[in-house]
Amino acid sequence: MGRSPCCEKNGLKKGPWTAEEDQKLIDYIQKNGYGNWRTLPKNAGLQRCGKSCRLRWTNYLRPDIKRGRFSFEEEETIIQLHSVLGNKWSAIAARLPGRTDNEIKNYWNTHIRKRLLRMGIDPVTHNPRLDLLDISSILSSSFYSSSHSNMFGVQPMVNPELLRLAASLLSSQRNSPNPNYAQQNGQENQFGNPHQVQENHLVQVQNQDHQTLIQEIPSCAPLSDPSCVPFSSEPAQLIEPNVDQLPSSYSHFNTQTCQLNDWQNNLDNFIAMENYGYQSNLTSSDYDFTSQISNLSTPSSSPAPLNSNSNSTNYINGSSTEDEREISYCGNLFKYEYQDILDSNVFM
DNA sequence: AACACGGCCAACCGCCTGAAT
DNA sequence: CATTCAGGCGGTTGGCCGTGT
Repeated sequence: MGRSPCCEKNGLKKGPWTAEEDQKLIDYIQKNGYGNWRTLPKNAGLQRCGKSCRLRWTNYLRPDIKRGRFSFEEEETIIQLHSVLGNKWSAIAARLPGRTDNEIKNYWNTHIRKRLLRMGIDPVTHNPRLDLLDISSILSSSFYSSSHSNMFGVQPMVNPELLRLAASLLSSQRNSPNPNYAQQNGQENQFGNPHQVQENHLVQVQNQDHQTLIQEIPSCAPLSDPSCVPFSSEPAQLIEPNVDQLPSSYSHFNTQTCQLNDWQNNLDNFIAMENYGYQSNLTSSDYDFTSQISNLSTPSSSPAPLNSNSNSTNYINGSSTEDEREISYCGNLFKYEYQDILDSNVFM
């Protein structure tokens, strides 16, 4: 009746693998392939249980594993996938070649989760933490502006559609496609088909205490409205666009400047811009470079006088990140360029 | 130098599902 | 059909290491 036990429970080694054990496992799999983990340890001369061997191989020894730091793109992909799939680490890993579910899970718990919390986002539901939100401040805030014409002074980083979208914030909680959120609220995903999830806006607001809050708001605008094209939180390959509703042309560059002392405060704004669908020249390293910015902020490194009519030649390019990305600044102003790529991003 | 503390991550634990018997 | 186990998965743990005091 039933199968025989895969291995003896006693006498098997546990704990960290030695280099010798690793080599035995590698040699055996290279020669015989993997599978049948039940008999593999014995055949390979390992005093390990098959399960331990499988984990060691899949999480560490596999030749196609990509080691090292997660790229910004990978990080964004993880966040987007998690917003749709929840803690389905294996499903997320399947869309990130070379990364294991264990590695992604660890990275989420040690990096991304904390970052989202700092941004005021609930890492489980991917919705703003309403306990931090003062929505009335959105409507009264001078932070809002519909124009980029004022090139100097602190610019609003909020999409002009924010006010209208913010009105739907409360309903967005009920309509969240996040399975975690639906589960928490005892609801089914109203979209049924997992490939047809609702698209969300991630927008950033400031409250009266100048606290930065990020909000996820479901799109309420038709795609035919070029001023409000939704940014998808779904991986691009899952989107099935309605070509007939594609905006014809909607791509341009914008330039953003801010006062030097507000750079750090505005960094989160830039992150929010990216989340909203803007492509920036920031990389993952930029999120941790406040100390480098501080160095640039010293008088010796910002010698140029402020010139409100400066063109690019009047700006000093500060190599402010480890990967040689440059951010322009002039006097006490930083210039930040971002490209609106909504037309190519939504239906990629 | 010594210690405490926290971050990180490899590995384990326990549960679930489907297949084998 | 019942039982048993392999494989897969997500959650958790424990030890290593870097940093601060």
